[in-house]
Amino acid sequence: MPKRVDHEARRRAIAEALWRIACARGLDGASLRDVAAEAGISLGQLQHYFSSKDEMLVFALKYLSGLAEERIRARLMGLAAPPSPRDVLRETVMEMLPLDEESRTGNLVQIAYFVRALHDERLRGHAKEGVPALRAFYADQIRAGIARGEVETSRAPDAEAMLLIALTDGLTTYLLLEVCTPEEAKGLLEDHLERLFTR
Amino acid sequence: MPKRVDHEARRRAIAEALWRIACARGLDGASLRDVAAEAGISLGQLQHYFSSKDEMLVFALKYLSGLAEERIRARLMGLAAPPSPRDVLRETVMEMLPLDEESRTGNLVQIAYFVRALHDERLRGHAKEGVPALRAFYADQIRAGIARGEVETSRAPDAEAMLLIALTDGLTTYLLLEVCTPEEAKGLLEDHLERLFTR
DNA sequence: TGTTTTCCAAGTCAGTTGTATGGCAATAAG
DNA sequence: CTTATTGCCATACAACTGACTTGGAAAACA
Repeated sequence: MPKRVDHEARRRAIAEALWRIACARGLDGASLRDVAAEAGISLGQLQHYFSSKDEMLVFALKYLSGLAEERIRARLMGLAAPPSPRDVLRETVMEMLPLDEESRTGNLVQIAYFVRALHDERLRGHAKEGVPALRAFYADQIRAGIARGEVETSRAPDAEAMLLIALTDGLTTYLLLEVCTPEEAKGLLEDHLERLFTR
Repeated sequence: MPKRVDHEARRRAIAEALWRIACARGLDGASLRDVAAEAGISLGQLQHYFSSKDEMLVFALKYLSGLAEERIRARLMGLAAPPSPRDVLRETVMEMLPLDEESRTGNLVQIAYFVRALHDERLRGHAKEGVPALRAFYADQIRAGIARGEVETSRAPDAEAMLLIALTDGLTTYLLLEVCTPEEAKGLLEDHLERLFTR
């Protein structure tokens, strides 16, 4: 055998090149040749690591959501030992917003995938698989808030969780469109949580 | 001259064919030939009415948002003579959600345009031009609610308007992905307005 | 009846797309 | 040393794209 190559590392590098292209020109504007050029490799080499474009797209999506999840996990680790549900929710939500360049790229790519998923049966599964888990996570935090007497018992955890997800998503949209400012978005979410946690 | 043709009607028919294609396969999957075939005309005929693909895309977008605006206006006309701000907000928001097939198509196409606008300087202008107006409209309704003593004075009209827009948008996303049901979305918005209008 | 303007069909063109192929270089195993 | 395997590349290919050109049919006006 020739020199041994770290296949996964190569695939990740290619996926990151795909993100950059998708971020600048959209997913449909990312041809295999473009991605290869962005990654600094030849088309043949790219095809050596991904036997089809679809395989590359799916890999890049799972890699992306994995990274996002990891970022959130790391941020939550930075909180005080037993973090309050409110802090957990705030930090999670803030991490999902496109407030820095890396997160902006991630969100742009995520949205590109979302739109493709609307017309692509296979991608749809991958695209929405994380939502129920996130919703359950939020609902658990709200339930904990109720148990601690920080949230009114009249609030339905599952409904409030969906509300929070939708709100984050909508604000993400308008942040990307530059219709609203980062400070504004943060303030709106902060106020929303403030009202949820009556303390 | 030959048979006189209603140019605008032809252009609208072509735009509607474009919507159907974009709804099923995405905007990038809509080639001129596909659109022509869907409209039941030849490629040459289509090019007679739109000198470039870009012109067709822009026309179809403005036609779409015009129709949506008209639908909302018509729905508001059906309310009692002096409608309460709360009713105005509820009916407007409900009309924007993808709850019937027509609205679902409209929202799918709208999102396809939105994503393209993220990477297309020219389209961006068209895509976000309606947001400030909608926001101002919502804010006015909330201000009216405050004046009538139906909304607490502690609520900031402009912030609440942005919140409502973002929430509607997020729920639209998850409705289209079939992560949440129409009943659930309606309930969430209803409850949100219920909390805003303390009466 | 001719003329002119509008409408539209078919074909062509250069460019791009995803995929497939043949072959070369490097290296570990025999 | 031989050989098989892996990494990689250049090229080719068929399909498709948007734009353009040509020419002719149809109908209103002279």
